[in-house]
Amino acid sequence: MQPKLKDIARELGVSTATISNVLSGKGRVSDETRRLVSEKVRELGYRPGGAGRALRTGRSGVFGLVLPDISNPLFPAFAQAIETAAARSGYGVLIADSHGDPAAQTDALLRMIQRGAEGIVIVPCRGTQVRDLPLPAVVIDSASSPGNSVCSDHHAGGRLAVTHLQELGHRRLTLVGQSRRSSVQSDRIGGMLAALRSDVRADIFWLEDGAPDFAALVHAGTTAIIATSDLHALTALTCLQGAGVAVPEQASVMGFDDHSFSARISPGLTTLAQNMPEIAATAVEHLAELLDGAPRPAARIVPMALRLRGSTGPAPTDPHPTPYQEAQQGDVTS
Amino acid sequence: MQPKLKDIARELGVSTATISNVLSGKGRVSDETRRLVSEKVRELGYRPGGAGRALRTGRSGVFGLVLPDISNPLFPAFAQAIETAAARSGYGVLIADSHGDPAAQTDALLRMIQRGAEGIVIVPCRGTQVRDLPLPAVVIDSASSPGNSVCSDHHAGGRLAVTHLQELGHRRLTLVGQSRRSSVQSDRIGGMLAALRSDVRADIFWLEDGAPDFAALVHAGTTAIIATSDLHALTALTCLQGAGVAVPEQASVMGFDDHSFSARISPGLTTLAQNMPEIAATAVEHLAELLDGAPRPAARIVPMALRLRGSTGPAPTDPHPTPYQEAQQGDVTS
DNA sequence: TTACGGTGATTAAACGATTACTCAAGGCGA
DNA sequence: TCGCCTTGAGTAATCGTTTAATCACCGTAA
Repeated sequence: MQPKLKDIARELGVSTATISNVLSGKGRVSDETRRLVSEKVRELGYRPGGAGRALRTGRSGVFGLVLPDISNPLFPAFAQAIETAAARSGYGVLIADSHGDPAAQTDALLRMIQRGAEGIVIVPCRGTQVRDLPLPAVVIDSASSPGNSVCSDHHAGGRLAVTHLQELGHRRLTLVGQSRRSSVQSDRIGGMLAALRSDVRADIFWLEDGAPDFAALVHAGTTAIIATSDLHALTALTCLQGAGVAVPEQASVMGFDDHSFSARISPGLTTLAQNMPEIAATAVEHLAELLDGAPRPAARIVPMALRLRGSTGPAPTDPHPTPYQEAQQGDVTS
Repeated sequence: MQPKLKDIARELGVSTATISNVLSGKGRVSDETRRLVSEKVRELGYRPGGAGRALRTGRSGVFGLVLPDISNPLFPAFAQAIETAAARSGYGVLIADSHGDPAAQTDALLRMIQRGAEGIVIVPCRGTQVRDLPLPAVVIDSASSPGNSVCSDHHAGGRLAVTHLQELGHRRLTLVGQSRRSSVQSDRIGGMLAALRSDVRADIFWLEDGAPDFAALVHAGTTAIIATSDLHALTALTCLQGAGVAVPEQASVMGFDDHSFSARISPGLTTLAQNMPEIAATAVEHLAELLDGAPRPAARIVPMALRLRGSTGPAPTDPHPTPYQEAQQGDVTS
């Protein structure tokens, strides 16, 4: 069994209050006693038990991490970053999965409160707003969603993506999103459109409406595909490769988030990475401030970084433009 | 602020003991009082606070989940399954990442103990053995590693993979692993070799020794590649596609673990999936038993399931065997 | 000699829930 | 009528830690 304050006190013939004082640096204790106590604490490997402390101080040293879908492939990096940042600040992390269900999300929050979580870091379900929480909370969503505390600059990421392709000479882009309701994806697409030069055309596809035939799109004139997620970029990439379309020679492909596989495929996937350590550190930092009674810190927007890999390259100099393509291009530039 | 036992007691003019008795169903309480209390509890939305309960009963209702690498792409499904199973049993889950470092693993364990975790589910660092833990623990590793409590039948998974390809007519396989030190990967490779028919040849590559040129392997006669992870299978698949090798027409590719992307690529990746919900449920169940003082339950081996997708198909009937290939095949069948 | 201030450490209360023990009241049989 | 058992509920201790309040002691100045 773990040693208690009482055990140390008994062995040293002092009171538990003195031990506590030494450990916390408060109160008045002689140097000699301080030394003796420290030594004994080390010797027995004493660590204050969380239950007693939490009960007395109301601080459990734990916060909750509520996610809409742990199985999202982006989550590992995120959870790891949060856990690391939390551990650095001396906090433990309690996880919960809301399965994208607002009711489950609420339930998870209640359970965390019951477990004594001091605060929570929450990535809200798509479409739900988090507010009036009975607990200090840090919300990680997108810059455009109200209540957001920290997030990547998805809009700038979108701009970076389009700019990158435009500089490579691409003039016909296909943008692929999953769901219109996702504010993150909307921000990214919005950024892409904002960076679009007037002589560049972009078509948008939402996968919730059905999957496009990527090879056909390329044959119809698209030279680059940007997906709002590496997962969908990967789908596009493998579809193209399977159909005999060379990447990046005939078409470039880009994604978002730099998933674990993105660097491991051939060609490597050019993507816009979120700075997870930075976001997590900021989230934990903000939470710590809130717990110390500070006012809600201003929302923080963390830049995204372009990870240049092999899936993007110069736009092909089409040797045989079809009449169809010419007509389309005429539409745009007119 | 959340209501306390005292608040309810005061409002009803009874003692806190009675409330507690009603909530726990113990002790003697009249039906009338029971009704009144239940009603008030619902009305105020009272939930017993974890700190006080943990202190008194020694049970926090929380256990730890210690992983060697949260960012492993297999983790999301696993964490989700554990969290779901735990929530079903009324437990919370505290996570920690050992970053593959045995020292950090030990440290994480100490922190969990300090936080009051009742037990832990641990996926040990590669090469480390977990034992003599000061806490009830469930170890998820591989069947061949001592101390293991639950795991997938990696060996049978390997056998299934090879059998599948053999039935499709493949006679030259390439097996790809990452690290010899991983007992999971060793088990899988071991299973593959065990299922090998005498007229089938298999070459093993370990990626820790360097990455092979998959296209060259196919040109040299290999008709199927089995990787011990979907991540490496994906690398192989995209390399082949990029080099103009048609999958599965010219070569089949298989992986393990059914990662999130495996169903989203083209062709879909045939893979052997772990039954994460089952493993997680068993782990949590075993842990619950241990916490109830039961003796350590027998280790449980959960079957793996073949997920048939487009990346595997009949072995190509090579119309133009090169002399080199004939020589190689001669070697094998002789 | 007395009063006082500083030092070092103890005492005891508090946090919230659980639970063994006690207690009062009423019913019932002897 | 007395004693005993049952019922329903309250009392108080306990878990481990923190912390405000208190106390004993000693040196020093009045």
